[in-house]
Amino acid sequence: MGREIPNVVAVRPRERIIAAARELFHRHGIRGVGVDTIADAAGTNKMTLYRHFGSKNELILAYVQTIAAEGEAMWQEIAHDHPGDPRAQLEDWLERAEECVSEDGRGCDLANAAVELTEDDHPARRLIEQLKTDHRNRLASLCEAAGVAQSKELADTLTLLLEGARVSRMTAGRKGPSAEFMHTARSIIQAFKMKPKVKRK
Amino acid sequence: MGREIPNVVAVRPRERIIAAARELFHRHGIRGVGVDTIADAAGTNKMTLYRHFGSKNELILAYVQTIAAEGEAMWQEIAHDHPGDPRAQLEDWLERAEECVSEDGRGCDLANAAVELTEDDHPARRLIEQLKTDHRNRLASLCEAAGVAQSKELADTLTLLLEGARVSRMTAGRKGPSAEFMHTARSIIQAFKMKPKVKRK
DNA sequence: AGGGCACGTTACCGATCGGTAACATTTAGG
DNA sequence: CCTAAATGTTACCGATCGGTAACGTGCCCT
Repeated sequence: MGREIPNVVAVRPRERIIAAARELFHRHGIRGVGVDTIADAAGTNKMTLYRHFGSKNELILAYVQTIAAEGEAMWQEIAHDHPGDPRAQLEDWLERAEECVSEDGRGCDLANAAVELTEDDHPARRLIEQLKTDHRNRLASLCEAAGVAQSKELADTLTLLLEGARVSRMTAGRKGPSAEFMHTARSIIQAFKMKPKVKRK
Repeated sequence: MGREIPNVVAVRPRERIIAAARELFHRHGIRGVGVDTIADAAGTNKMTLYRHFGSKNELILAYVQTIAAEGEAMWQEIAHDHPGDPRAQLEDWLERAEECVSEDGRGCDLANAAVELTEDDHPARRLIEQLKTDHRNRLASLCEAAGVAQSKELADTLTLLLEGARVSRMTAGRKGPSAEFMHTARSIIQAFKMKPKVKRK
């Protein structure tokens, strides 16, 4: 009696550590959390942490990779939930974006990591750059598939709006400019759909 | 010969410390720089630093206040350089915004500070929120004076674009979505001027 | 000339940081 | 059941952190 549930769905320390790091890094920042705190929150100890991740930097990298995997999963879901319907996919993306903006006001974990990881040769920084570029390209592809002529321009505009809304939500609060994100984004998408072929200077 | 220039334009330690902190916080982040490093960079010592600022938090607050003062000076310059010409003032703001976006890719110091100061009762955080709100209101006033009907909406959109461009410049690089900031902002301003009175549902 | 006052110097404090060694304990698998 | 791998425990390391005490030194003002 009282025995631990066996190993069937055992969550290994590695995953608990990453989950704990995810939570703590998000709330207190990367440099604001020590490895001891992470190990404690993960229900394990520092030694085990260092057996899975050789250094804090490696853990940070794994943290960013985890976020990347979730982003990848998001795109898969979007494609799977609206097969062959890029306009519905774009709408889905928009709603998820709005959720990102209004959730907890701590901003984008990737952007925040870039703020804190000031050594520009940090491996996590390069990964972040690639992830942000990937997101941009995917969004542009989606816009193009949705029949927008200036798909790249629209994707960049939406990217700036989303990125700005998340940081503005953090700095200016819930009632700041980020409150207008959804409405603004929709208006701009509409504007791009209106003029499908305008030649730029 | 070789004597120090007397006291006429002497830069007191306090100002040198703030200047050093500004530089170092910007480059390496607030939590990435210790008070010893700041004192050294300011050509003084830790004891003098603590005689002027009771704690690192107070120095951080002074750092944010310095940024605030520069922002205030910027608005004064804009008004002074184009008296009674709000459209030229808006154009001036735009050019300065573009400069912010493309300068060094370390993003906005205020936003970065908000990322690192995770204690939500930190005095600097409240100041940052007020500064961002002030900027929003000033930009809205400018838009209104420039004859834009939906001045608040335009100001919020421009705010999101600028904030997003600065963070995107940091995460996605110079050739990322932030490269389109200027063009996008101009297009949107134009769009708002076109339809001066559209009633929203 | 002299007396404050701002500043510099040195040394120190406890706390916490990232990281490691040695050893005990649990768990999984044949 | 027995072995081997994974995990837990404790203690420790040097470095750095924010912050302070005590004491010297230089400078400006009256």
